[in-house]
Amino acid sequence: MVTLREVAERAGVSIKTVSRIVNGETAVNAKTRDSVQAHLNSLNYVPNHAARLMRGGQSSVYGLMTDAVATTPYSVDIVRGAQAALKEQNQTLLIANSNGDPEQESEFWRMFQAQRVSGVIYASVYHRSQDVGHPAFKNSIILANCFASKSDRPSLVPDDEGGGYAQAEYLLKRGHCRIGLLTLNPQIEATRLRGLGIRNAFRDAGFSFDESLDQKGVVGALHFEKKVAFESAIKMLQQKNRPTAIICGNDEVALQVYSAAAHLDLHVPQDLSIMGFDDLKVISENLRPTLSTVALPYFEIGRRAVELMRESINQADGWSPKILVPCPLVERNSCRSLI
Amino acid sequence: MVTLREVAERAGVSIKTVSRIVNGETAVNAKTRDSVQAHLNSLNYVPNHAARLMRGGQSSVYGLMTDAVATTPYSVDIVRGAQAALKEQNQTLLIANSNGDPEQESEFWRMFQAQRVSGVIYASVYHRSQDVGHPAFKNSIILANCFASKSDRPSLVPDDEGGGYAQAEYLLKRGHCRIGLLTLNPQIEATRLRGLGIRNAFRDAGFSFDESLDQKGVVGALHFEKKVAFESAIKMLQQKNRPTAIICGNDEVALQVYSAAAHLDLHVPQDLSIMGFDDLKVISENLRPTLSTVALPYFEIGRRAVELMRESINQADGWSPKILVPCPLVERNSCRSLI
DNA sequence: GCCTATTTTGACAACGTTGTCACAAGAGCA
DNA sequence: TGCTCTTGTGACAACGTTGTCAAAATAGGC
Repeated sequence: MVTLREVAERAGVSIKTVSRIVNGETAVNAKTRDSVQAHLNSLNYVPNHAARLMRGGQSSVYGLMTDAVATTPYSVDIVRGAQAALKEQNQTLLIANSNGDPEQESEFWRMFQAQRVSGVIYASVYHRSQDVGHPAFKNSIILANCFASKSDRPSLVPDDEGGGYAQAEYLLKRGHCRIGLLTLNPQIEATRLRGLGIRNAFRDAGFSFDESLDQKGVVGALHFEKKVAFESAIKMLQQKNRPTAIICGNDEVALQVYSAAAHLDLHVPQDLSIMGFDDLKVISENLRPTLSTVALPYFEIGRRAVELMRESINQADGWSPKILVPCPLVERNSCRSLI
Repeated sequence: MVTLREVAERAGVSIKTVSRIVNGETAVNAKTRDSVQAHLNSLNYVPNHAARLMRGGQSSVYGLMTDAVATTPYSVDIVRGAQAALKEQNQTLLIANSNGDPEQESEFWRMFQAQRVSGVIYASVYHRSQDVGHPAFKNSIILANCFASKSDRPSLVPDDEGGGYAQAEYLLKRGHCRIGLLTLNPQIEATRLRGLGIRNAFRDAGFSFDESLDQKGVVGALHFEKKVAFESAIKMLQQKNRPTAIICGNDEVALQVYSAAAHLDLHVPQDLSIMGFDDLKVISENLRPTLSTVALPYFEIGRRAVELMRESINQADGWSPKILVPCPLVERNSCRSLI
């Protein structure tokens, strides 16, 4: 690898002068600059980041620690958003996947320390209370898609309650009032919040929600769930007074509901309207009719996590906003209007 | 951050002695070792990777350059596989997403140089001929999921021909002989290879393939494709002599075929068998009936890319195996036996 | 031409680490 | 006791960079 010294020798100037030019400092004679720049180009000099870092600079590398997010189709967008924001300033992301294993996680914290990353985004699949962090990064962690009960670091979470509200409001406005629910794991905070939003929408519209239509889309403990949305949907749709629409905990559940409808020779949306959550495009854009759903703003969360990180690194403790990022409804073709 | 010097001062020994202990060198008195180790632990010393790197060591960071792979649900498994292999030796992955933009790509090569990464995995969404690389990493690139026409670096690609063969063989063995095809973009190498495999399976089984059943699942140029699998499937299934099974270019296409079947009140698998490709689990495991498909071995490709990289870094030129990674068939419930 | 002010340049140290080499302490032997 | 041979330890340099400070070169004013 070419070093400043080599360039300096070729150009017949001192190392420091070359350094000045590389860093765009002003106090350099124009003639010197041009000559040195030519040598820099011809030798294809690239600064050694390790040396800069050692000299005391800030590392241009950030860490992304996650239990599974980075490798889940749901949420690669967090990575994409973060990378988009970092790229502008030529910074990079070191991605660590703990798979939820605490031992691995602490190994990765060590790795981040060894690399002297400037900050860490901690992203979790579930929007759940999470006790998280590492003393060495006390003031440079941002939580994405999760929040911590004890820590007081800033966090970014999807507005699940608003998303749930939007799901129900959309259907209610189109004349549906008998609406089924197929929910996710009740241990997930998101499940509670969306349910709340849905019920608020019913209340605001002047309808009452039939609690017997609140059914499980999955059963079992977190990380060991069994999907039962197909069976639940079949049961729900075989009732004499079946719902005209089903709100799903996510797009995977919605996919199972499509399958259940097909099984019963019901057509979407003529016989049944379906509303998803997540906007997992491989599902929502490929289903026919395409799936109306509420998007998880993961890209936005990733992007803003980086911004927040830049702002808040080395901020004093005691400052911990929990920022709700809105979940926009994406209208497609799976919901019919009854009016 | 704690440095060797600080530890040395507290322990009352020289920096070098502490260094020896950190690196597990043998020529240290047991008593000294214990005392120093205690200080290391209490101060929570973590080696500064930048300093080690500068001193001349190998970087423990590898690069993953990709056009879109790392952020596509299809292929996050490449990342997972690579990380799994790297983790064993406490190495990390710097992930760069060029989105196919050559300018960005060259920026990222620069970034990799600046970080002095030890090697680069270049992964591409499409298994296509690809002219790729960077002079600075001439001898430390591995191609994953793509191969280069001019370069002579090792590459890992899925065995698409074998996968296509497996798709057709499975159905033929179950008595299907009138089988439809909904293919991906013909510009993709994988499309050609799978088609070849499928036709070989027909030949080996003593059947002839009806070329009129080879239809497009997508139309339009690479990266600007329009999905037409639903419409193609409808047309195909409305023929008087409709196929008993459809082989799909990927699981997204399969999803559209399920939708087409539902639209026509055909039931899977009683009226129609469907075979996917990719094993995109959000689709294949959530459809009902679950989707029989051929898995893309992305995790394995990622894992082996790292292994290959370790072996082949600084290998002389002129050595460029193109390794086929098998695509195993995953049997689920979307195909019925006619015999 | 001389003096001062400004611009341009370079010598040197430091960042945290490890390789080289040499010195110190202790063991073994005559 | 004096000698060599281990074993354990530390001083120093070097890696590539940039901040500090001073020196050198140039310009400006008389």
